[in-house]
Amino acid sequence: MELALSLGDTPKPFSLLDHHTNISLSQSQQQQKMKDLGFCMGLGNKTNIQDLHFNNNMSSSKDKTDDDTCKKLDESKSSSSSSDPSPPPLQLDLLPFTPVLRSPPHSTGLSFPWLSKNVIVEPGSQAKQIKVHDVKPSTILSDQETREDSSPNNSNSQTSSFQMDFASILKNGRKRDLELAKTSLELVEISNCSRGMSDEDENGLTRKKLRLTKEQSAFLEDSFKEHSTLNPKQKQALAKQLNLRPRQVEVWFQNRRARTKLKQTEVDCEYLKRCCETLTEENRRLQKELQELRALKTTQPFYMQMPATTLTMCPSCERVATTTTHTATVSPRTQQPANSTAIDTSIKMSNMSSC
DNA sequence: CCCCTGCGACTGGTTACTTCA
DNA sequence: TATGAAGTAACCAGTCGCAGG
Repeated sequence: MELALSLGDTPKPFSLLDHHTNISLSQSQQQQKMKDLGFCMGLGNKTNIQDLHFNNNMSSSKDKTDDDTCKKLDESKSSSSSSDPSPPPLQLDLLPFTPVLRSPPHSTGLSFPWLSKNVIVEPGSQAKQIKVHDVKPSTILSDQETREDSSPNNSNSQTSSFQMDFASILKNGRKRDLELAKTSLELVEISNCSRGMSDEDENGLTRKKLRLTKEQSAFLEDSFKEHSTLNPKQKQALAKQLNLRPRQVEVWFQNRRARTKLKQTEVDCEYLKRCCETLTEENRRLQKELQELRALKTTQPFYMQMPATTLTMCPSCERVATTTTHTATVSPRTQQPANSTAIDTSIKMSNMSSC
């Protein structure tokens, strides 16, 4: 037993709900005027739901996951028998045709747990009039998460995902969201067999802190060592293998990258700190040496008459030739060398073809 | 009981890419 | 066909808050 979803301005967009056969939304149907957006849910068995096929032309490279889902649905469709003698499914025309969705328990319409508090559809209202309020941030999943939470392990988040999709669809009326909501709806009724259900209690109000098991963490660590980033397929595979939601895998890798970067930053900082200490020590030594030289200058005033030493380096062989000249320059006013150093030592880069 | 740390999860911003008018 | 707006996904930096030591 699963759910089907349709958007459109016709009261019965699901032909299969009348004939148990084919739910095929043509492209023209998808491109209906969204301002008159309606929302229709079909409740039927899986065979019927798998007949639900959406022509999605928005096939960007990043939509492979969704495309895969569509493929799986198509495969299931082809493998399933069209002559399934299942009981007729139930169709719910929610908006704006039949305002059956009401949160108060005493209302005449049907109520859904995921909409009981946050989304109220008022009778006769248009889709735009749906009120979304008191939504805890933790219960609102991003579009991305909605997409990725379409794993079989995510029945709890699927509720939130559907909640988000529902509001999003009604707000934006996008074809993509149509398909996303379809996927979410399809997965809502899958049994809660994973730890993902422990994220929230039965009231759906609190989110328990999830701790990955050692095995999961180790597996993720190994995967991270192989590649620090994941493509959608890898993410899906990892999530399936670890019985986690793809969003959890993605978050884990994001946090892991952040921690790796932080650790690397700490290492770099430590290295730079040591370099700084070394340079400080070197600077201190050179300063001390300079002071000694200056002291030597004051105690030995005739030092400037010492011959200057000229170092000449051969650019080819880098040999340094030392020549002693008597070209030490002394300032006539200060009786000090023109430069601040006591010994005029220069390295001349010259052509020394003779060496 | 309080504090600290680790970490899962979320939010807002940025960027690259795709689609469409 | 070129182009800009809009949408989307992925990523990152920062932060929150829970759980365990």
